[in-house]
Amino acid sequence: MLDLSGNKNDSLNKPATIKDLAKTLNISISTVSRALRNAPDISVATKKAVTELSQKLNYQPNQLAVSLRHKQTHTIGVIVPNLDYVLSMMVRGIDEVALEAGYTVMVCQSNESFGREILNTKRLSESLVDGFIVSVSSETKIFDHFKKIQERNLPMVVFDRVTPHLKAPSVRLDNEEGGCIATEHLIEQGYKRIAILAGPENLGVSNSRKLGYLNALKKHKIKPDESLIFHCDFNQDYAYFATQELLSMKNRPDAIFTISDRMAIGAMLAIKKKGLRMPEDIGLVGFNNEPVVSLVSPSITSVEQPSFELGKVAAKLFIEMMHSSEDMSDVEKVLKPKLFVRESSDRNKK
Amino acid sequence: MLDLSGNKNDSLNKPATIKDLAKTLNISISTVSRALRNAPDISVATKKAVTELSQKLNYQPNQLAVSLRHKQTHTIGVIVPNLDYVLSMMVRGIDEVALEAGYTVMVCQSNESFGREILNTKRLSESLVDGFIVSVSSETKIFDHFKKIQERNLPMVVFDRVTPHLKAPSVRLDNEEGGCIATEHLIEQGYKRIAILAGPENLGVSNSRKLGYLNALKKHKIKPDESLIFHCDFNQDYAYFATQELLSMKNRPDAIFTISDRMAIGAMLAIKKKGLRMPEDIGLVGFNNEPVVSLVSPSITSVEQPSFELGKVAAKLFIEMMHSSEDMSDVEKVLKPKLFVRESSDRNKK
DNA sequence: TTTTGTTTCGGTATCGTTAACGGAAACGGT
DNA sequence: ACCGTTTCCGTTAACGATACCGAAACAAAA
Repeated sequence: MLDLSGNKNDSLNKPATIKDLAKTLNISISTVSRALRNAPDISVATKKAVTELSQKLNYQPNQLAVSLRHKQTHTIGVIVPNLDYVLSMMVRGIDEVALEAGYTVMVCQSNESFGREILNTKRLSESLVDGFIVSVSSETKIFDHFKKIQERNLPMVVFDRVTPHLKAPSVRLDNEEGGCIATEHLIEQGYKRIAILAGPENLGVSNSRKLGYLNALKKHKIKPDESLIFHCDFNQDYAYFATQELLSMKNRPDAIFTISDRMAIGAMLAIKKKGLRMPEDIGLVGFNNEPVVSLVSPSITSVEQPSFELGKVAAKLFIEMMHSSEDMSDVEKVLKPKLFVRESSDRNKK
Repeated sequence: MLDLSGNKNDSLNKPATIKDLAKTLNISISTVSRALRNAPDISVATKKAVTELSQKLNYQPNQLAVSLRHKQTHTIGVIVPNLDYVLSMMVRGIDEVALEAGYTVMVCQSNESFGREILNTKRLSESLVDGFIVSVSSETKIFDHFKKIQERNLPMVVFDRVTPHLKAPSVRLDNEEGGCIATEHLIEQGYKRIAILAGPENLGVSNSRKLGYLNALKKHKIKPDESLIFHCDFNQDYAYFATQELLSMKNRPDAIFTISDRMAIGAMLAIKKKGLRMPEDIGLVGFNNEPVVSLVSPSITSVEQPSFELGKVAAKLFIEMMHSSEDMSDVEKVLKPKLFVRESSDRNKK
C-alpha cells in the first residue's frame, strides 16, 4: 500500500457522510438528514433504511458542519489558572453537569500567566466554544480579553477567583466567612495574638479571607496589629520564610491563620524548626482542607470549601445563562465554607 | 432594547466575516481571503486595506469553517482517568508542547469509568479533534472505542497507562525499573521480608512495578513469598486495611513497597496504629514522589517519575505522528524513574 | 502591432450539514 | 369529477472559509 501523497487519509475508509448515504440509497441528502434527526415528515420505511445503513457504515455526523450551520458548538471553554487539588475538583464538577447537559468541556490552564490566559481565550473564542467558565489568573490585572468576549455576547461565568472588574454572573466561596470562622475558632481556643499569612495583595480571594479575619477580630474586640498581617506569595516556600520572620519577632504571634493549606504546610515546617509545639505554643489553621492536612503531624485545622459542588453550580449557572434571554450579570452564588478542627489548633482535646 | 426573539445574538454586533470585509471594500471574498493569509498574488494596496479593516472590525476567522474546509481542527483530544497530581502534571506537559505547536488541547476526564471513557472518545471523535493522546481508565478491559478511532486513521498516542492491547505509539515510565530500584533499595537497607501492595490485577502500571519487584528479589536470590504479594484497590483506605492484614500475619513483613504514594499513606497509617516504628521495625517505599510524602512523619521514600517531561514527550510524539506518513505504532518511549530516599526506609542515617 | 508573460483579482465549486420552500403523489370528502 | 389536505421527498440556498481556474489588465518582448 504505497502512499506517496504524504496524506495520512487512506482514501479507503474516510468517514461516511450524509451524501454517501444518500447516494447508496438513491435518495436526496435532505431526506437522509431528516431521517437521521427523526423529523416528522418522513416515512417509516425510509427512516428504517437510512438508520440501518448509517449503523452499517458507522456514520457519525460531522459536528463541524453542524456547528457551522447552527452557529453553536455545544462546547464550553473552561479556563483555570492551574489544576491543583481545589480547581481540579471544581473542574470535575463543571464536567459533570456539562456532560449531562450535552456539552463538551475544553479545559485550558493559564498557569497563572496573564499572556497565557489571553492566548487561551483568543484561541477558544475563534468560534470554538459557546461560552466561558473562567477562574482568572493571579497575574491578571487587565480584563480586556474577557470583556472582548462579552462584547461578542458570549455567555461567561466567573468562578472561584472572581473579580469586581468583570460584570458577569459568579460562583464563589464565602471567603470572608471562611476567614472569619477560622479566626473565631482560634480566638475561642484562647489564642491572643493571631497572625495572618495572606497571599498577593491583588488576589481577591486572599483579600476576602483577610477581611473575614479582621471582622472576627473586631467582633471579639481585638485590635488588629499591622505587624501580624503578612502578605507573601501563594506557596509553601514563601510561607516558610514569612513564618520564620513572624516567629522571630520580639512579641511573636501565638497563632497563625494561613489562607491556603500549602502555606499552612510551609508555616508548620518553620514552626517545627523553631522547636515550638502545636497547639500548645502556637495554633495553626489552613484553608482548603486538602487531604494532606490530615496526614501531617500535627494534623492541621482547615476550612473546607465545597469544590465539586461549586463547579457544578458554575456549570448550571452557565447553562441557565445560555437559555435565558435576560441579563444575569448580577447573579452571585455564594457557597458556605466549613471548618474542620484538627490537632494544630485544638487545645480542648482531652 | 426589546428582544422578543429569545435569541441571544444581538443583531447589532455579530462577529464580522470575510464576506463583510469584502462587501465594504467592494472586492471579492476570495481576494480578502488571500489578503488575510498573505498569499503571493495580492497587491500591497489591497492587502493593506484588508488588514486595516479587519483590525478595525476585530475580525477573527471562523475556525469552524476553516476546519470544515481543511478537514482538520488543530485540536488534540486528551483523555485521562483523573486529574491527580501525576496526571495533571503530565497534562501540563502536553499542553506546553501542543500550544507551542499551534494546537489546542481538549482535556476530558473519564473518572476511571469505562462508560465515561467511551462517551468522551465518541464526543471528541465527531470531527472535533485531529487525534488523541490517551491514558486509559483502570476499568477499561475492552478497547473497541479506541480501535474505532484508529480505524478512522486518527493518530493516537497512549501515555502513562499503556496497554499491549492497543497498537499505538506510547510513552511511559519504566515501571519495571521503578519497582526494581525501590525493592533493591529495601534489600540494601537490610530488609528481609519485603511485601508489595499492588493495584488491581488488570492495571498494567501496577503489574510492571510488581514485575520489577520480583526481578529485584530474584537478582538478590530472595525467593518471592506469595503471601507477601497483595492486590488491592488503588486507594488509601484499601491500602490501610491491606496493611493491617499484612501486619497481623504470624510471620509479618519487615518492609512494604506500595505502588503509589496514596497507598503508602494508607500503609503508614496502619503501621502507626500497630505501634511499629519506621524505618526501625518496618521499611516503607511509595511511588510517584508526590509532595505529600516529604511532609508526613516519617517522610516516605518514593520513586519519582518525570511527569511533566513525560507529557511533553507524548505531545511531541503525537505531533511527529501527525506529520509523518509512516507507521509509528511500535514506537515506545520509556522514561527512567529516580528514587528519593527518605526517613521511612533509611536505616543508614546517622 | 502582435505575441507573450506577469500580476492581480473574481467566479465558482467545495467542505458536511440544516432549513425554508415547493412539488408531486395519494387520499378523502363533497 | 373536482379540489383541498396530507404525506413524503427533492431542490436550493445558506453557514464561513479556501482553492482552483481563468480572465482581465498591463508591461515587456517579438
